[in-house]
Amino acid sequence: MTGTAADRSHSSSVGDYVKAMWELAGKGSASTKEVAEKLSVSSASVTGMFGRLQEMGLAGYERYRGAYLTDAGLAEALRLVRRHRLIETFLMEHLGYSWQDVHEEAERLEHAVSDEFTERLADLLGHPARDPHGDLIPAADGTLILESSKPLSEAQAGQRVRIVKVDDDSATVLNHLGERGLVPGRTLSVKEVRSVDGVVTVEDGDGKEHPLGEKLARAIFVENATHENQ
Amino acid sequence: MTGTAADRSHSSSVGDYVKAMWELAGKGSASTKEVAEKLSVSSASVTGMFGRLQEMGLAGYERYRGAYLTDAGLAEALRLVRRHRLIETFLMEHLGYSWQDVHEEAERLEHAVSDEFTERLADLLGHPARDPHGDLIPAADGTLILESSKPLSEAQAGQRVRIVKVDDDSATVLNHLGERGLVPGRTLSVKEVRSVDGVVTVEDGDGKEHPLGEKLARAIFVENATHENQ
DNA sequence: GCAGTATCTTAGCCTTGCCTAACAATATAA
DNA sequence: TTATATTGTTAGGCAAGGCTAAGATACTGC
Repeated sequence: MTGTAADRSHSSSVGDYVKAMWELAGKGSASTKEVAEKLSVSSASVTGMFGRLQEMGLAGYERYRGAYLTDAGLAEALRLVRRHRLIETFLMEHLGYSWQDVHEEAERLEHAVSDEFTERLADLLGHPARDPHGDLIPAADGTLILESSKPLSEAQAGQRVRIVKVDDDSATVLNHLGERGLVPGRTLSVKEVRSVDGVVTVEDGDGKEHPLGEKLARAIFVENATHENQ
Repeated sequence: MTGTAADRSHSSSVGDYVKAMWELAGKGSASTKEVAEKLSVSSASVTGMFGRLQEMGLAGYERYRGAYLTDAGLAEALRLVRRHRLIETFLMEHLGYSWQDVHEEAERLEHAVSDEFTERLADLLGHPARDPHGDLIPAADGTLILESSKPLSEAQAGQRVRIVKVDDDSATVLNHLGERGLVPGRTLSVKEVRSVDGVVTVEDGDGKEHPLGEKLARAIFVENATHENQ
């Protein structure tokens, strides 16, 4: 691999690792095991890569103590996240991909596209603030505004909320929610938040009620729907 | 690399080689050196890959004698060419890439996209027959319609054409053309097509002009040579 | 504070691709 | 037809990334 430019100087593996670290811990430190599970590789491989990331200046690492992203690593991660989310948006809006299928394709593409491609795509899409899952898209300069939403599991009965994002990679979960119209942008009334088992019951705009188990309630992120600031 | 599906079971290197072989020789055989130059790798690397391609059933190979694509290899090459040309079309038509910048980006992307992506892209683009360079886009089933060649007598002044075949049995004619380098593969500029007597004047790559009578002009079959390849 | 479990690291090996250097075969030209 | 060039192949390495197995460290519960 030749490393075409400053543009794409890291291998796709390196990118996978920094992105995984960011998704797991942001600027905090990520453990070997967490990263290994997220990427479906062995712990030994992660240890090896942590060392390499440190040499490259993308991460700090101390044996038996996990690794954290440096500023350079963080920038690299956000660059990939931006690509990923813009690509997902494109796949859904222009190629008719479904909500669930988008992730895998974007995962491969994000390692192949250049910064130029990314920015032209952003133009084409009209510089969206969020991807189809409701996740914020980092800016081209590597900044990411803070998320003001909270998981549905922390909502109060009686609130009106709007789904902002769905934070889960599993196709099953996305499917289930997609079929019921529980997608970003939808406004809901919280009917009940049951502390005994964590089930949250919401009512959608059509008057239909959906009881959601704790797992789902924690995957759905909402914000107050008092005023609509999309 | 896990090899997600039957979809993308070969590595991107393997793809590069079969595509290079196809571009160099179609179904014919390609030499180690040609491929090495085309891909900017050492001859030793090509020898190694030729062996591997054979094991994979994508190519036939005999030491010191070059390699040729099997049907499977040809199909793989055409699949990549289809991807490449569709992606180039997309880059120019939707992302505003310029003619020159399109190739490099497509070269990387063609290894990252799935068949599903490719076909959805074809839909989006309206199933174009040719890419922006004028190259024919192979069909999804791996077939490539033959470039329709026509006699030089039917060319237009100003066209750049490539000789495809010379359709005449007479040794005199073949000799005459051969001596002047007017053989299959040669690229020409059509300077004048004179309707009064059917004389066609062409200029070869060395700037030399050749006036050809109607008889010769009808024996030489050409195709459009819109640009580089072959 | 120590045993037992959970997590991490090291060691050693594999595959893919690439490289250079040295040797072998083929082609060309005198 | 033999000498020389050109082309191809083998041998031996390297780096990235991955794996398993075995040993080291850290954490937890008593």
